[in-house]
Amino acid sequence: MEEPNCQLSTINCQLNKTLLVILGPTGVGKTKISLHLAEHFGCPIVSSDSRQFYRELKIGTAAPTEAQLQRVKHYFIGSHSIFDEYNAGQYEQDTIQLLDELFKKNDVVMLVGGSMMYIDAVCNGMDDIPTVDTETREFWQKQYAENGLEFIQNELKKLDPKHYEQVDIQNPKRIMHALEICSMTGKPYSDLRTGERKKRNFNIIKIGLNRPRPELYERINARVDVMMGEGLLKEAEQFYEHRQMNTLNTVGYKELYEYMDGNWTLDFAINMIKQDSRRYAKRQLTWFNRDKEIKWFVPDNEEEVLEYIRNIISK
RNA sequence: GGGCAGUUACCAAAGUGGCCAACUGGGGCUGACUGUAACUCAGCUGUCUUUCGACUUCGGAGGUUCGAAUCCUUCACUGCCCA
Repeated sequence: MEEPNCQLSTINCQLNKTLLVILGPTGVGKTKISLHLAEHFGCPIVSSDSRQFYRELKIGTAAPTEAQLQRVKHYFIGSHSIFDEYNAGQYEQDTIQLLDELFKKNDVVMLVGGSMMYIDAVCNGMDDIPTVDTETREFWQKQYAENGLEFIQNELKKLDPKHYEQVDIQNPKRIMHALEICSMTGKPYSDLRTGERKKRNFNIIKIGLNRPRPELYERINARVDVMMGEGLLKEAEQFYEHRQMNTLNTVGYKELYEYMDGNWTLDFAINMIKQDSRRYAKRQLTWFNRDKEIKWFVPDNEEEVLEYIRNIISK
């Protein structure tokens, strides 16, 4: 009755393999519990944190420390430079390939992080859409900057009326991306969007971590102060001249650049980091709440989490 | 003690007789989001109601008026200035 997850290739069938996804909002305490779980299962950790990829952004992304990295084998922590081009599509490919390797030796592999779309990319896959080249990106950016939102809305209406009906028409980034794909492929973006969910050849257990909102916010606020104490300002300063780069359009950095540019006081910038982190946490929760496969826990109840996982795996 | 200014929703701040449940900003809440995603975007934010609508608000009390956040009296508190 159960449809095998891996009908494409029986050789690669890995039904006894499990990807343990640990997700939750920033600052909830994913790192701590995941290290314990990884040690318990003797499995490696694959990060799904789209900013901990960058080796230059250690403090501000609360990346695992050297000591923590010693304890458990991690992948995708500091694996890239902020000067690299990277995106969720590439991450999907890289991670699936990596998981294939890891599952040869491990029955359980953990995916830990809070980057919603990146987690989705691994669990459900993404459509086959080309990576946008620089010229195309700049072209549409220029169109938007010079002619405004209404103009690109109309362009989309012409090039992809179907998508025009579907996208958030107020959101310039979404419109521009659709236009980029239209002009790169010569086809409507909506033609490439299948909405299909890929079947993976491993089981997926999704563990969501959350706390009462006030507690979560307190932890976030406190962590920002810790980061400042650890030298976040200095870390950000090093890349001041590259502050326009997308990879530095990141909570914890962009606010400090406002300070360095003389627009904000340092205290104000620090408060904004806290606030932007809180907002990010909320957005993460909104996204995760849609996913009914997630089983939620309070991170302090490690035993409960462990028991839940054991129960599923032993079946 | 005297003079002046002020007290509006979680905060800041408009409104100075009817168009006011009250501009706006912040915060908060809710949501959208398949490649720049820690991005970007949207809605709500006095109470009750799904909507229509009903009800209670603009420091307290009293008054003027058909009608008050807006005018008057008084009390309380805050700020600045003079003592």
